[in-house]
Amino acid sequence: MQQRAVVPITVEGLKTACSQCNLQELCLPFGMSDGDIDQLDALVGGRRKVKRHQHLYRVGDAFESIYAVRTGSFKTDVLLEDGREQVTGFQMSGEILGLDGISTDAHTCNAVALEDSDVCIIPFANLETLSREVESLQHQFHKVMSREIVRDHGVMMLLGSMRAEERLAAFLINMSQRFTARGFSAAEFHLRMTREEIGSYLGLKLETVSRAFSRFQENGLIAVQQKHIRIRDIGGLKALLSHLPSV
Amino acid sequence: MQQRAVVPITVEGLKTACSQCNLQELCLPFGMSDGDIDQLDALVGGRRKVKRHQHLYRVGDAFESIYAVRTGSFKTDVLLEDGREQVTGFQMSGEILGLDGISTDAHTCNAVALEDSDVCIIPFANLETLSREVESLQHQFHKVMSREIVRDHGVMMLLGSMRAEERLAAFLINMSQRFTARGFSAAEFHLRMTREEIGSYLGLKLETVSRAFSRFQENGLIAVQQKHIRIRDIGGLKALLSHLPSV
DNA sequence: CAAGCGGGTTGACGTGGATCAAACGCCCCA
DNA sequence: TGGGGCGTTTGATCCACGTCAACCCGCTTG
Repeated sequence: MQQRAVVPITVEGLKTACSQCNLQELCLPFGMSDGDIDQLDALVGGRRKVKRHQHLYRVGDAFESIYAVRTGSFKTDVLLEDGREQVTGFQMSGEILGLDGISTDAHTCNAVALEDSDVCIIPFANLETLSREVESLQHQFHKVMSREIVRDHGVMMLLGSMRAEERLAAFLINMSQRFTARGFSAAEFHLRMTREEIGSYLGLKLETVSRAFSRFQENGLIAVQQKHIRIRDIGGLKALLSHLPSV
Repeated sequence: MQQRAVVPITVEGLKTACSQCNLQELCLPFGMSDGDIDQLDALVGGRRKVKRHQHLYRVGDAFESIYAVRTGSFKTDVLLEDGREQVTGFQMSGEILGLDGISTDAHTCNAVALEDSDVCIIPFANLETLSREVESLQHQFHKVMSREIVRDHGVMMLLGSMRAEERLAAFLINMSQRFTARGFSAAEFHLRMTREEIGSYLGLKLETVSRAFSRFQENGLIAVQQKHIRIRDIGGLKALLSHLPSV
């Protein structure tokens, strides 16, 4: 951890404002002109802090807003009646949560903070109203939803067609890319989720995840120490995907 | 096959028109007022026939339109470079295809007709323009996308957390519900896809699918004859889901 | 009418990942 | 500073599903 310069906190500084936000490039405003982005400032209904392990929303909650992660990270999951959990995604800063609620006006999954986090609240009625006026916002929002669908297809590919080590390699590459996009190291990062949560996401048991990590370490692909990951051979990981066991 | 009455074919009769379409309740216009639906007639850019095994679109094709299935059915899939296929969905009449393309302006999966089919072409630029004017259309479209995301979560649950027989039971129940919604029998229907395609969708090998069908038949849950399915005990199938092997 | 073929079923066997179990290490808190 | 608990690692064993292979059936084609 690094000491950071003390910055005076002012009301201005705390104001919710897409136009001032350094996550623009990762978030809903991505690709919009400065002028259009200024209009978004009116869109955000406020912020909300969510402590580690607290829910942002639960299955069945009335749907009113979507959320943009400002700091921290979340998981979304679905529960089967007998208690089995399926993690459907992990969300980092700039990513949008809550799209599942639009279809039935109620949330269909749970969103839980993996660490102390905070989010921008975007009342959905506002978003629809404004996106009828601001074409670029409309288009961006459609892209965000479509991207989620494409991501889900990738997960289906993972779950339906890959073996354990391929799944974990794909997961690590994906995490690395997302950390990179946020200005963090591509090679060294700290996972916020447990082995069990990774396993649930990847359709594996936690022991299998742990063993795959160990195997990667033995093969010099990564260095693991609990949640801390250092990627030593990204090419090797990618090779695991573009197929074939050891060719 | 049944002889059908000869109906005179006129230009009127062939005209694309949501307001005249009997799929309204299942398709994009669902929930919209008659007045609003009339405006959709301008939206549809035409129709397209797709023969069995032909592609409606392929990975990489430029994205310009989404499609509503009028007759027939489709599968969508994603291919891994080593040839592994993951079927990401099966689409029936009234369902929307092509939403994956919005995110990158190019399609990210393949859509293939399972039988001779035809679709309405909905140019996406038109849809965005019109949905800036017609609030109910905008909202419906958002619901359609969200529903797709929720469906995908269900598939993740299937693939990540269920065993083979649970997956197939969920698949059969889902098909039954969708046939029912279309006015067909809930208990007796004809599958358009092969065992291999079902297996790919469910993350199983075709032999496993075949064996699970046979097991269901032995247990009096269904009667199978190739692609023809008759459900004899829908409660029994549902019981397989709400859990626990034989309790 | 025969031959070929794609799709489906069934059996025998192999294996990747699940399950069960034990021990370890980090971290929180008294 | 020491104890307790959660998360993780690792080993031994099991089993659900994959793999390989034979065969069947209904359709198409010459």
